[in-house]
Amino acid sequence: MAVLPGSSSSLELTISVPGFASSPPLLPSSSVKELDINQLPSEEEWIASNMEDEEESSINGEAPRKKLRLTKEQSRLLEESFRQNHTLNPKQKESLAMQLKLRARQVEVWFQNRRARSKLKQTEMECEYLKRWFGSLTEQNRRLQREVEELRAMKVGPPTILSPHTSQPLPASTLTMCPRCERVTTTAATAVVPTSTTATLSSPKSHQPPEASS
DNA sequence: GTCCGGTGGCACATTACGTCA
DNA sequence: ACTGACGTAATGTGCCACCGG
Repeated sequence: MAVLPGSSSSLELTISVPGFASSPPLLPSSSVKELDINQLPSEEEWIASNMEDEEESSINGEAPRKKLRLTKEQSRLLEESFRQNHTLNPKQKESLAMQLKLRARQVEVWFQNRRARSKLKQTEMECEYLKRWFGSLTEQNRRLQREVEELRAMKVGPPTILSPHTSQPLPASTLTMCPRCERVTTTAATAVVPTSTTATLSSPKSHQPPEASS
């Protein structure tokens, strides 16, 4: 399956112990700076608030956790950069941060989260793809089972099939069942080599999994 | 060459904030 | 005004690779 990346086929289990990870203390909502996405702070304010955060955290170690929304332009540039490369080297990170007027750490975090979102989306797509494939195989299996039943029934009293060309009875080994149209057909290869018992089901394409939607 | 501690980067899980229906 | 769902920025933790002593 070329569609599926190798890494995604392995499952990793992680056990997290509740209460093990230290979490910051809950803060009263009044301590949170209100930010309206429609009234985004100016770039200067943005930077100032970021630096403010850094200072606060360095002073008492318990900085209020503020969440800043990225502007559309910042998001656009980050997305553009992500399309080119899913990881950044320190120089790229620094220059991108400078360009976006963000801290390098914020750019780094954005890329980490973006990679995680990307992977999640990919996993969901693969899940859908496998579901559809499973459905397709189930259906194919059902039809083949039915075909086997029909062939077994035919074996009890096989009707003589005459060649449409010569009107002569055809050997059983030259007959195959086309699962697509469910019609008995002759197979050229087996007709030439009567000893062959190869069963030609249909074109290989009908056995391929469904195309993964993008 | 090997060991060891420090450091940086990443994946992953989780938390918490902002927005919207 | 309130609330729950959702998206996502931010944080915490563990793992790994690399480097210098």
